Amino acid sequence: MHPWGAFVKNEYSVYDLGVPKVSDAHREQRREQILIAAWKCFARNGFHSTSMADVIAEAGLSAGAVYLYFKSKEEIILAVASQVFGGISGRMAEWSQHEPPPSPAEVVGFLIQQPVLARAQAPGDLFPLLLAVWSEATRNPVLADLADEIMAALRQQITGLFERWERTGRDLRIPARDLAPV
Amino acid sequence: MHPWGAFVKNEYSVYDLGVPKVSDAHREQRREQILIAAWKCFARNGFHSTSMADVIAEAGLSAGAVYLYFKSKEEIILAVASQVFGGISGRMAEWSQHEPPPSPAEVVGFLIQQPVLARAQAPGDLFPLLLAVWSEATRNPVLADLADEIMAALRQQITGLFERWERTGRDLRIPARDLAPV
DNA sequence: CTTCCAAGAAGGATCGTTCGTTTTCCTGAG
DNA sequence: CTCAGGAAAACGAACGATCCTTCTTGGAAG
Repeated sequence: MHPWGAFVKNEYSVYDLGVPKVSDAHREQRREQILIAAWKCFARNGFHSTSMADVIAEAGLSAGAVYLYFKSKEEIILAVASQVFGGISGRMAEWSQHEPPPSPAEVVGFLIQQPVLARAQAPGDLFPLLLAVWSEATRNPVLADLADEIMAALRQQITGLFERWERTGRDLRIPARDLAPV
Repeated sequence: MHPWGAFVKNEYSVYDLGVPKVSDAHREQRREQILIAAWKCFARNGFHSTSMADVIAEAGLSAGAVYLYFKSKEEIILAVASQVFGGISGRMAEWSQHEPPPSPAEVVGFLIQQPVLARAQAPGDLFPLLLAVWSEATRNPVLADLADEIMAALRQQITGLFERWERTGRDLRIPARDLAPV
């Protein structure tokens, strides 16, 4: 469900004293609310140029409230980065199971046009954030491991697609010109 | 020579009063010294996680001295980023004029293995910095323009290579498997 | 009444930058 | 060649701003 790991279950029972005031669902919703705000801020200004004050304002909460759900800015960054990587992986996984399999040229076109060689000035919602995460991954060991997993999964899905294409008996070569579109 | 533009020439004559104490060459050298230090710091920690104190210490100078040669951190970032882009462009331009022309597979392999799909944990000197610059380019208009120029030049050089390869009468198709190396 | 979420002011640290001072070194006179 | 004169280079302490985080207080919900 959530890429950043299983949510810590509330250990209280409704029959105990000291019942928490809000449900787990509410807590989850608050986390989501904060992450969405952080997502927007990070996409706009990158990780280290957005202040906690920015995130807090975007979320429409207070500092104290935000720090009830995340114990540091670092934790929010990791959560958002994991979501970004998870999103990429999920989208690719979904797309890689289409029937009939897309041609190798389509696969490569998807890869280089969507995230990599797109113009810096015409980013989708994901592109600036993906770059930020990727850049951060060169410094943060946790993110580096995540990035490696994603890369491995991507490679596997791509080769899987190629194999399925090959089984249809068609050409497994890509016209070079498709790789440098005007 | 220097990607960030022509160095402002010393307007004093040796016959005037107020002759500067150091030569233009010395000034140039100092700028270079600061930029090298900044390069190292930025490659290590990214733009916004390296403080001016880091750069100043790495350069072995004082704050006042550094601010004699660059008027802000932003200016240093732009200078380094321009150097990075210039380096990429230069390397590709050089490589694209090899004789005989490299095969399309080689070209693509160079592109995806060198900067793009390399493992985040095994970066060359340039990779983390390239990511940082690229990420910054999604926010900084000056860098965005620079990035677009670089991209356009790259595309042109790639298509040029493909055309030269085609003129040798050989196959202009790339085996798909080359694009997802194990 | 008890419990804890939410708020927001405040703390301590660090940031980029400036500025008054010292040092360096070229110049021109003796 | 020597030496004062002076301007630029270099220094580094200090400044205001901003950063992330904590902590006290208020109030809603069971």
